[in-house]
Amino acid sequence: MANPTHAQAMKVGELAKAADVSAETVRHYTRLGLINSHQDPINGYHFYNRQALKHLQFIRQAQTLGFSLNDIQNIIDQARHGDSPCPTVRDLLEQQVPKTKAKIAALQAHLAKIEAALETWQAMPDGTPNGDSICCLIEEWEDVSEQTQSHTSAKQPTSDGHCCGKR
Amino acid sequence: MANPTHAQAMKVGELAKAADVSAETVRHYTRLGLINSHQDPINGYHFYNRQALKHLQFIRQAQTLGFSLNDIQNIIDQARHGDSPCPTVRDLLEQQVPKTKAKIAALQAHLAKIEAALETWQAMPDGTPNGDSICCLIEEWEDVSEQTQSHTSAKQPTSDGHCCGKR
DNA sequence: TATTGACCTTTGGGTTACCCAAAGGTTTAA
DNA sequence: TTAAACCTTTGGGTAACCCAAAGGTCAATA
Repeated sequence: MANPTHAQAMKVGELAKAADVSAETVRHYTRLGLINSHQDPINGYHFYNRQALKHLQFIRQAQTLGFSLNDIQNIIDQARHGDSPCPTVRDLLEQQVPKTKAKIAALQAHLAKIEAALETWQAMPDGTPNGDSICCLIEEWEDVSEQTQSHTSAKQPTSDGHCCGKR
Repeated sequence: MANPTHAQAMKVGELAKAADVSAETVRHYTRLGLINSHQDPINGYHFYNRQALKHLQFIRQAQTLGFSLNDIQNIIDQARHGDSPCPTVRDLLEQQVPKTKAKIAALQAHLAKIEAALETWQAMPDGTPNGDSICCLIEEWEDVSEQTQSHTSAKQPTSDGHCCGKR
């Protein structure tokens, strides 16, 4: 066997299990330099210590807060230079607020559209596609996204009324 | 010049402009077989007709409803076989509802976490990273996601109170 | 007519955060 | 000893495009 001098040396699989991520994920982070490993010169195995586990957990936590690996990279680099990454963290978090709100608003508008559509179409017979029209459900949609309104509406299908209905 | 026999033959750029998408997007859809083009055998130029424009608009509409290009591919294929894609469209839309709701809930929980964190940390001094800790802001986070609660809370930073604060 | 600029083509690489398969070496327990 | 369970690297795939390069084509102008 090789010589992992440190008591808490873990192999990829062990570290992965300890942090509840896949071994591939650990390798990915290692490749990106987000976590450090000591590589055995004989068999090429990577060994990770307790600090690596901490870093890995840090990464996962940061991800749940919406940080990208790139963000996290910057944060870790700052910490490695001995600087406090906290101001950066705070900045990035603040930037998340409007972004997240916008995403929520977009999804809510989206959901309203979908629900309105399903309701409108519920009682209508199916249409047969011709060369031009694939599904009037979609084609005759009125797109009102990008507006922060609580209600959006779908156009009624064509008055000859042949479109997506119950099966 | 080549011979686009059809009156409404458009080149990529023209089609792209007509549908307000990039020429690259048009090429992408063409490669995927989502829209048809007639290719001039002499100069290799692609030409699109009015139907292609309709399809392109259809695709964009469908995308705003949350359909993937794969979904759209299936819908278009059904229509090409002369079948009504409407039941499929309705099914897919119905599947979107719970998914979208889940996304919204997740983002709302996320936002609550962020806002709670920013509030908690506002008055605290920055911490300096040591070997283990990068930023206690993140490390000492209590992850309560996946719970559909309206309020989530962040752990207080360590009692010796050195962490991310105002700049 | 020659040239210029705006257009077109294909190929191939980049984005994000991984997952997966292949081909092969290592370790460990029976 | 042998087989299972691990490890390695390389390279390709995901979604929906964007971008650059290298080169051909077209339309208008000088």
